[in-house]
Amino acid sequence: MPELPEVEAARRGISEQLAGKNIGSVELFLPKLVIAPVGWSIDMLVGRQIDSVDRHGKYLTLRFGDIAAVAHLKLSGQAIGRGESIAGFAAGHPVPAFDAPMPHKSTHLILTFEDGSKLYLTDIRHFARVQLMPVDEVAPFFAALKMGPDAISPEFNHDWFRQAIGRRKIARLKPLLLDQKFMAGIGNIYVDEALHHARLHPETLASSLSEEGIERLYDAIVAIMELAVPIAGAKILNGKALTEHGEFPFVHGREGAPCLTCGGAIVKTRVNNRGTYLCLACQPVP
DNA sequence: CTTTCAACCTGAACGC
DNA sequence: TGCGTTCAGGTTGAAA
Repeated sequence: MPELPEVEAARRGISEQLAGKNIGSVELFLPKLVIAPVGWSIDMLVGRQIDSVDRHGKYLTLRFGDIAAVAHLKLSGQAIGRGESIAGFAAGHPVPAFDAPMPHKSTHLILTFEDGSKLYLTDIRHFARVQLMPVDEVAPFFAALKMGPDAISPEFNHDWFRQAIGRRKIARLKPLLLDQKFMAGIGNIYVDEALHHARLHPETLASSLSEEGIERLYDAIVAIMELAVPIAGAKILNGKALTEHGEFPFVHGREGAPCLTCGGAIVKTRVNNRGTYLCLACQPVP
């Protein structure tokens, strides 16, 4: 899915366009999407409104009075808002197309607001989940996840990064950055982008980084997030980067294309069992 | 503790 | 055209 920039786009869309509207009806087409305490149902949201939408890493937390819904879009979830009275938004996995007629067969949840606007949750692979809980269980829920600082939060700063990278024993940079317990929000696209920007090979041992290397990596993560968040993230369709905003993404999904830094060919490998794109000239094997 | 790997699912691309 | 294989922006839990 949906990594931090895409989930943040969903958060903004819901917060700016749908929060504060009363929910008139709820339709759930994939029961396992919703995890709820015994005796609870997604229908309990009818008559309530979205009071707030928060994000930590790739998790979204919607509060409806004393009920919270914690959502994770996993690999292929998508949030779409439409309505006569709102601008509309689309965020998350780009399949089905953001402008596809709704609902379609991957539409699993629809919240219809009293003014007629709708929030659709779609997921072609059925991995996404929405977990209902009392609001006072939200904090313990996240505490149990032990997630590291969110990549665009104040807690993710240079001092923290320098110290944390020395503490963690996960050896290689790519698995480390993908570990949400280390830091939250980075996924397979943005880790490749950040490592390319920092000119570091994904299998570089974290313990081998110089002060300067740590700084370069931190700055790269910040730079990539600052680039991706305002444009609501990247689109990779069937393994190919769709560059709707300049040349971003620069390496992920661009196998065989010239590196925009040095002109060398971008190669695809596997690291940690994940498809990994890099430029071997800019990011030499350690 | 780290690392690997299967599992959870569907759909699209590719090769023959 | 049809069929088998492979891969996909994540997380979890088991096993090495």
